[in-house]
This record gives sequence, structure tokens and C-alpha cells, in this order.
Amino acid sequence: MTDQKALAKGYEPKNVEAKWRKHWEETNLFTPDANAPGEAFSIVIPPPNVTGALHIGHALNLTLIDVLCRHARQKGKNTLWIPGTDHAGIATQNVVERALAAEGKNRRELGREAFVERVWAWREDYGHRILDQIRALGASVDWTRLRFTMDDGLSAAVRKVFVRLYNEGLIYKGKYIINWCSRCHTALADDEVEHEQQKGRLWRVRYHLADGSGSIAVATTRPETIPGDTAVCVHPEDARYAALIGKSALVPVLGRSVPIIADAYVDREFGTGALKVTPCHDHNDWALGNKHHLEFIQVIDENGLMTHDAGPYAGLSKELCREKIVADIAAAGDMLSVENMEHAVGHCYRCRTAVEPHVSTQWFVAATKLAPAARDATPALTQIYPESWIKTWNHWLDNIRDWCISRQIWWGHRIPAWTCPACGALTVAEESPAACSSCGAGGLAQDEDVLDTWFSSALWPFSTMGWPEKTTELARWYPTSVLVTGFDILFFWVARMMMMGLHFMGKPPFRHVYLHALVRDAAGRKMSKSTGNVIDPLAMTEKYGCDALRFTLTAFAAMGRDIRLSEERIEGYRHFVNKLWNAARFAMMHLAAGPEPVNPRTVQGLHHQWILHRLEAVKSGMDQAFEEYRFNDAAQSGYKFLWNEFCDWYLELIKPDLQSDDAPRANTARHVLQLALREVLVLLHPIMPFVTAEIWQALPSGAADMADMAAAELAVMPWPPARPCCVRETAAQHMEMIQEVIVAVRTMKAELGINPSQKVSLLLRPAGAAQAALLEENREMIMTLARLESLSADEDTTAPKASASSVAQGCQIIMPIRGAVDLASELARLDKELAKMEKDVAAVNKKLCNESFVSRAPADVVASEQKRAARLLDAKAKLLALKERFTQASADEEISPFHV
RNA sequence: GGGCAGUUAGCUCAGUUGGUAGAGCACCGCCUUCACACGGCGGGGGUCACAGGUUCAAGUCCUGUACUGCCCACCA
Repeated sequence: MTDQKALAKGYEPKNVEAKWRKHWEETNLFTPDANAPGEAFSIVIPPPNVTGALHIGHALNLTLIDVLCRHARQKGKNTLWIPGTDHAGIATQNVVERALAAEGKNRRELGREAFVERVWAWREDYGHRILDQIRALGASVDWTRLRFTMDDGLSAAVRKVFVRLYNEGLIYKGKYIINWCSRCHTALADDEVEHEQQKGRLWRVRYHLADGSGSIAVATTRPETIPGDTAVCVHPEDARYAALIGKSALVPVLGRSVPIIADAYVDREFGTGALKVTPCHDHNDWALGNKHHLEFIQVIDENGLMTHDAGPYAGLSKELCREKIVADIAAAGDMLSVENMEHAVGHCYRCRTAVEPHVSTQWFVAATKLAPAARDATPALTQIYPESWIKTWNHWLDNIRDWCISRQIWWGHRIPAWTCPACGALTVAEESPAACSSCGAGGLAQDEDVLDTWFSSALWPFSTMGWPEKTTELARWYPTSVLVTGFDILFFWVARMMMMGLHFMGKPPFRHVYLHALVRDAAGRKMSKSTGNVIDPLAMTEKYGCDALRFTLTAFAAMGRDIRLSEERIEGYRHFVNKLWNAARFAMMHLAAGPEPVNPRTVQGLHHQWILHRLEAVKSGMDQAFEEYRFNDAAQSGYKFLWNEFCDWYLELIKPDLQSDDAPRANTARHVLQLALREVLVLLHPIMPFVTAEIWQALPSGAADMADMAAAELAVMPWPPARPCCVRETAAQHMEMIQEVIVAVRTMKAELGINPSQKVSLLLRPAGAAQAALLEENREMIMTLARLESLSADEDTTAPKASASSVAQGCQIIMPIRGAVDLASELARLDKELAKMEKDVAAVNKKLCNESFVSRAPADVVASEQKRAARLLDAKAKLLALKERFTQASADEEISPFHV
């Protein structure tokens, strides 16, 4: 650490950030000791794709988690944040396959083993990118506990879970209809299919009855599946077709005879009310086929080509088959109509290829059996924020279907199941078995498939902590405190972690789930490379500093709302970072020698009492906001305090103190300045770790009572304890009075075109002795901030005729204007002021004249309204009196202009 | 078809328990005041989407409508 004590004029984030990143990691500052005291606080990172690059969504996620972790440390919690990456099966395999394609190769040529090696090599080369980007954001993760979903330990956990679930009958293998991506050449889970409305056509086709007695019209959007038809289905109560039920129809072109069946599933309103049933190529037809014991004929293979069973169309692509069969049917005179229509088509979430329903043998997790426990755990054991997601959560769990977990790709955890070449029996085991568990034969062949990437992610909260070993991490930090992630992976990930965590650990994996928004562009569109509207977090960090980016994301993270981000926002908050920097710079000019301690309890001076009072409010407000995931509230109150109170008022107010020859007076100011600055740095540190750490380090060591604060570095400083003795409502009210007077003078000057730096005389006519004393005690503050030449506060003051005037809390504010000002503009100003009061008075009176308000509203509300009415009326009367006097003066034209 | 959000100042958004509508940016005016022009001071600007209802009192609670966005869903 450098030991420079002077701060540069403008904040230069680049070097500062690099320095602190390095320091935090080298000193293992965020590696917790399991034996350390304090409540456990833990978070597991939502592991980014190992081949991925950091996008703004990660930046938001990591920032919010970091805010929580840093705040938890401040609150004395034993805090663990586990970082790591996901092997991201299909996505990563696709990336490497693309690289191979660029070399003119494909994975089949390479062979499985070489291909997998190639992916590992790819990970070696590029896997650190995403980790460096996590570092760049200042994420306070424990790098000593870095994990990867395909680490040995995590892989062992995957096998253990698989075997146990299999033995419990919760994993099974079977032939079912699944979603098939012919480009990725693998099965997909239901939720890996994204449905999109697409233009298509609806063909009405005549199916002749087998007995030649007539025909039935059938509607379809997929004529290429006609060769796979094994029934025609109508609604049992559909009068049009009642006579046909039980008869047979002939499949067009092929002439195969299929039964006409009835099922209430059919929508009589749609199409012709008669549905062709193709059990192998449609999820619903699959269900119908099973229910009615229909024949299953597969006519499209896994490459999208027509099978042998497609008769004349065998060998054609499904697209070509569609063209031909439509033409053939038309030629036969059986095409009744064609119309355009929109319908939903499923697409692969990884490559956007249209997904084909496909019958094949796959592995499944019996999610239907695991889901109820996950449902019951919320909100009893795990609370979801924002709460509105609970309905969606429940609905999904209530309607869950078994989870297809086998993928026909090579990158991932290979399924720990072996088939016996001799007897065909299946052996499922954690380690490669030497012999068949059934007949004892050797030479077992392992299943070719790998597991869905989300299978290993589902174990993440406990596999990263060393499960199935009984580790200290698990004992100390499981369950995790909160899961912070985007709602887009609520089902993919959160729900499955919940099911696995409950099943294997007996406890839900997290106490809270905080779902944050999606980051969109300024126009509300999803950011994507193809739209070209991405905001690159690293470029933003580079340009405006990481703290500016982090503050922006935090300030916009209102619960349950998407974030519309634009570069201007980040630029705007860079100003805030710079403001803090400069406030500190100012403070440093006066703190070179540490001030002598002053007891905050007995500190004199309204401005000191006031800032300490405000500090208490902000401290507790931010603390609570952090605890309740109201990130935007925390950021906003920190922002307002620092800029609008600390900088705009307090720093200005203590300038005379700091320059005073009165040593104790100057010392008090320096002490309170240092105290407030130090505390505000702590408060803002979770959001802006770099700039605050840098300033903290540059500050001279504190006075005796702050020795503990000054000693350590900011990242491990505790959250400042509440200081109840500094809560002073009266001081706050008094300060408000002083501020009102100052603002009134500034406004008068501005509106009358008087240069703000021009010193004027001011006469105050206080509303009473107490007010007079208050103003007198604080005359220097008013003189300085209102830029006055002279000030008198006298209850018996009479206003000179040529005066601008105003009223604050019953105190008349009179500013002789000495003819230098256009009298008409002061009149106009007064009238505007009076009109505003008039409006307020009318509103309050309306309320107070309302009989039922007075009788029914709580007494304190009525009282405060009455007080307000009295205050307004008083102010209005006083202002009117001043105006009256002023009007006379204008009429007299007796004002002798005189100048300063 | 079902569900969930949203609709507040020109723009982007706050507005915890109902009790005098706020911020940032943008805009207008003034100011090179010894931390900051990435600044200071002051100012203009809103019938809180619409229609009902509850209440002494509604941006806030309830019902309905419209529009926008998202999620789920088996109209082939």
C-alpha cells in the first residue's frame, strides 16, 4: 500500500481500483475463518458460464451480492462468498464446436476423448477471463474456495446424488417423448424450450373413411407428420362426428387404416374439430396415444429426416416431405383449404433451432415427487423477495413434469450407469464397476450420455461446501443466507436447488431468495449482441470507474422492476463519486493533524449537532434498507446525505470554524468533520468499495476515541454503532429554521437579479424571544451562507419602505433593496409568493371546515393541520403587511436610491 | 387461455404502514465564493393511465377498463 496523503484534484479510478483489487486478494481479506465468532452469513455465486464474458446482468448480480456481503461483514457476521463457474454443457460444447468448425473439423472426427480434452484445454485458456471480470467488479469473494462444476469434488457429489436418487426410484430411465434439438443433437428439458409465435399454415385435409362411406376433414399445421398418424380424434359430444366414432379412416397417400376415436381433449371450435393423432411427433398426441393404446410410428428421425416408415417420403428432410406431401394430397383432390395462422413453435434455448418432439430413451428425475417439499418450504423456511414471485413459483411446482436430465453431448458429467453386454442389466454406481451387478459379467459399457448442466448446478449450495464430506464449511455456512439471482433462472436453477437441497441436506439451501430485475436498455429492450444495444460493464468501469457503475446499478435496483440502463446514468453517478472524493479532499486540507477528541454527547454548535443527528438517521436508514434488500433506498439516502446535507450545508457551515483563531472552536469542527466523514465512508463502502477505501487510507489516524476506526482498513471496519445521544430533534428543527432564512435570502436575491455574491443587509423580525435568541446565536451561519453585510434580529424592527421581504416560520425577513432593484419585480415576486400561500391556506381550511374531518380524523392529525393553518395565516398576514408598506413606498416615489 | 408486473414532471424512475406529490438527467436565470464547472445558488414544470368504490382523507386500499412488457399453457 502506498502511503500518499494528498488526494488528486479529480478522482482517477483506474489505478486506485487496480491497487485495491490486488490488495484484497493478496491479503485474503475475504477468506473467512470457520471458527471465527459471529453469525454465519453465506452466499454462493450464481456460477457464470466458464466460457462466458461478463455482461451487465452479471454486473448487477455481483454488485448486489457484494453489497450484501460487505455489509454483512460490517455487521460482524462471519461471511463467506463462494465464487465459481459452471461447465455449461451445451453452451460450452457449442462454443468449442464452432472453434473446431473454423478449423474445418468436427467433433465426430476428433472422437469423444479428444474432444473432451479439447474443451478442457479451452477452459484452461479462457476460463480465467470471467474470473478476472469478477475481480474487476470488486467482488469480495473468497478466492481460496473457487469452485467449478466439473471439479473432482463436485463431480463426485453429482455421482453420489445420481446413485442415491436412482436407488430411491427418483431417477429412472425410459422411452418417452422429449424435446429434441436436431442441431445440438440432444434432448432438452421442457423448460429449455422457448416458445415463440411464428407464422405458419393450417391445412385442412380430407381423410377418406375405410369403408368408403364418406370422409372426415382434419386440420393440421404439420402435414409432414401425416405418415405417422395412428388415429383421428373427435370430441365425444360433437354431433357432427358422432356417427363416425369407432369407424376407421385412411391416412392420405399411405392409405393405412386408423381408428376414429373420441376424447374430450379435442377442441370442437378449432380447425375442423377433428384432430389427427401422431403419437411420436407431438406431446399431446403422445398422451392420447398412451391413453387410447394407439400404435406408435416414428416417421422423423433425430436428424430431421423421414424414416423408413414414412413410405414414399423416406429419406427426405422433413421440410421437403412437407412440400411433397402437400402437393400429393392436393393432386389427389383431398386438400380442402390452406390458411395462414400464427402458432407457437418451440426453439432450443441455446441455438434457436426449432425443437422437434421426439421419442427416445432418456433419463428422468422424478421432479413430480420432489416438488411438493420445495413448495412447502416456501415461505415457511425460505422467503422469496419480492413476494409476488411466490405465485409463479407455486404454479410451476404444482404443474411440474419429470425432468429429462440426459443429454446426447460429450461435455458434462457422464451418466454413472453401465450396461452389461451379457445380460443387458443396468448397473448404476458412483465408480466404474468391474462386473455386472446382475450376472457378474465384465466389460460393462458406460452410458454415452451426460447430465443436464443444471443437474450439477442444482447441488451447488452444498457441493461447493464439500458435500458429501462432513466439512466445516457445511457445518458453519449451510444453509446459505440468501440466494441472489435473476428471475429468468427461477425454474432452471432456484427450484431445482431447492428440491435437491431439501432432499439431500434436509434443509432448504437458502433462507432468502432475492430475485433481481433484468437489465434492459434505455428503450426497455433486452440487451443482446444482435440488437447491438449491450452496455459492456467492463467498458463502463474503464470509462467511469467501477464505483460509478456499482452505484448506478444499486441505485436502480428497486425491487421487482426491470432496470433501464443507459450510459448517461453511469456518467451521472460518476459525478457523485467525484463529489465524495472532493469532499474528502477538502476535509484532508484541515485534518492533516488529527483533531483532539470531542464528546459527541456534549458537542456545542447547532450545525455540529444537526449533522450528527442526520448521520444517525441515515445510518439506521441505510442499515435497514440493506437488510431488507431495498438497495435503491440505501443508495438514495447515502447520496442525499453526502451531497445535499454534508456537502451543501455542513461543509459550508464549518468553513468559518476551520479558519477561526479560536482553537477549541476549530478543533470541534475538525473533529466532527472527521467523525462524519469516516462514518459516511463506512456507510457507502458496500456500494462503492474502491473510492471509499482509498479515501479512508489517506485520512490521518483518528483521535483517541476513534483509534479503533482509524487502525484497520475500511473493508474490515464494523458498521458504526448507533449513537442515541446524537439524536436531537430540536437541533434539527432549529437548523431547519436557519436554513429557511438563508434560502429565503438567496431566493430574494436571485429573483430580484441581485448578484449572489453581493453582500446585503438583512433585518429579521423574529416571532418571539426564543426565535430571536436562536437567530442571534447562529448569526454567523446566516451571515456567511446568505452572504450578508449586516444582520439584525430584533422583535421591534420596522421595515424600511423599500424592502424586499419574506417570511420563514413566523419570522419576517426584510432586505432593504436601496432602489437598485426594479420595484415592480419585487411586487410581482410577493404576489407570486402570496398566491402560493393562498392556495395552501385554502386547502387546509377546506379540510378544517369539514365537520367529519375534525370529528373523525385522529386528534394528532387534526392538531397538526390546525397548527399548519395558523402558521400559514400568520405568514400570510405578515407578508401582506410588508407588501402593504412596500406598496406605499412605491406610490410615494420617495425612495432615494442609494448604493452599496 | 391463465398468471405477474408496469402506467407519477420533457426523459428515466423513487414514493415502507392512506395524512401538505419527490430525485436524477434535461431545461431557464445568476455565479470563475480559497473541495469539486464531474461545481455552487435559485427557478419553471405533474388533474399520479381511465372509470367507479371504500374512507374525514387515496399516487397509496378495493373493483373494473385500456395500453405496455414479461412468464406459463396441449387449440392440432
